[in-house]
Amino acid sequence: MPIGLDKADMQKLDEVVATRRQVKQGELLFRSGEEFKSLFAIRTGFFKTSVATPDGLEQVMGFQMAGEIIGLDGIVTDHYSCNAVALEDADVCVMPFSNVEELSREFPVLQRHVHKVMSREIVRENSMMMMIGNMRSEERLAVFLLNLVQRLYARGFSQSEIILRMSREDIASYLGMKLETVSRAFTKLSDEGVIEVKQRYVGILDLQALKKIVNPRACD
Amino acid sequence: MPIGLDKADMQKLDEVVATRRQVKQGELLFRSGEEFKSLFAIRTGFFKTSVATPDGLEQVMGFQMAGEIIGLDGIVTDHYSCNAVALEDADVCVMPFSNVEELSREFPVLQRHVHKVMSREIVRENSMMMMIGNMRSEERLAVFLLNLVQRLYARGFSQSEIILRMSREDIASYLGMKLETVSRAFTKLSDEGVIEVKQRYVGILDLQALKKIVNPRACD
DNA sequence: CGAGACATTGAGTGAACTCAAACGGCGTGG
DNA sequence: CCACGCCGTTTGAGTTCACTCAATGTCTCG
Repeated sequence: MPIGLDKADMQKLDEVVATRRQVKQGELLFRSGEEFKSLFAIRTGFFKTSVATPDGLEQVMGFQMAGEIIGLDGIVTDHYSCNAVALEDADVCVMPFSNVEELSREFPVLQRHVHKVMSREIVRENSMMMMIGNMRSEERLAVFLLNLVQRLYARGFSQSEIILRMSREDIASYLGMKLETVSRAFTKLSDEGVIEVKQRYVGILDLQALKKIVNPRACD
Repeated sequence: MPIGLDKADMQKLDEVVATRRQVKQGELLFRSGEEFKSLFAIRTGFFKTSVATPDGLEQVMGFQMAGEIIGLDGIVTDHYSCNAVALEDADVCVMPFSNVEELSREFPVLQRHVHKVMSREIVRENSMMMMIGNMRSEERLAVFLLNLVQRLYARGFSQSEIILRMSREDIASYLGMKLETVSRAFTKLSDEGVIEVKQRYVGILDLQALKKIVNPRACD
């Protein structure tokens, strides 16, 4: 969280995140339509957010891990617009939004932080739209894996190994494709020697090659 | 903008939006990478926001009209992440973000408003992702037209007629398809008697039918 | 009136979809 | 401890929708 505050201030901020909540795997943190009261900061665990499509299917909006904030979608209508389900046992900080707003007024650094978190989500979704609109199935999967491994790496996990917490169907929904297509894309990347797949384990064998799939020229 | 403030307060708020800026058709309001200083509230005119894809193409992120706010994407990195170009002569309020934040601290109602605007953008993009991921070309076009006509109607324009300010290519990019496919989708809807198309003029002939295309069951 | 940009239409291809079957791990109960 | 059944995943075959490439049509503006 934001830094550069003295001890007394820090204590005040701690009050915002005083409450904790445990969510067991498979349980909902909040559901679509439920009244919005709080944002949640994930301490541990892994979440999936999704909405029901008009025709009764599920559309996955995102996957969230430790350090990320969920519930931002609820602000605009005072009701959450999506479901948040724990894909593994999780522990979250409950941050009543009224507290967040109140303290934001008092601490510009917190205010700025909140704004950045929301802006980041907007930009993230921008790039998702770009990806789904323009990329082919393997490219999407490559982007997905790169993003995941990068976020995990930033949290101290391996740079080259992933244990997926979500099903192929979840991935498919998230990436705008069908589960069979996801499976085929995994197989293809595996056949090419870029990754190694065994069920939900994914090993990155050739990071450069994976990046090259996403952006053929300028493979930084 | 937010209401429920006395006269003196209103004056203070007016200071935020004191500066105006004219943008001629085809001109950029801001460009990707440029330093972020302000949000912009559109007074009149019509904008398109877009980013360049790695392979040099343009991905349209959205279309904005009077009363809407652009520039939110710039907060997170202090640099705009997209280009904003005027599709018709426009007039915007320049709102220096530092002023917005400062006054947000003073006026909770403004603070709440800012948060809602950002949250709305997040939810909007959620539904865009859902649409691009799940719908077929005609459905996407139907959603696009319904959304556009609804926003225009809310601003006092016709409920059944649209003059498109963007090209087929822009629409295609926005909806995650190719311009030829957009054209064919227009033709198809036209052949079905649902809409009437003459270049950039679109007349809605059968609103119910259009809604039904988006959501076959429960055509409210 | 002509040039250029934008839009439509056509034909053929290809990527992702649907439907269907086989496979594999994992947990449960015999 | 092994057999069974279930669920998630993989693989296969055939189809469809949107894409590419190309030509034609139409509007706008100098």
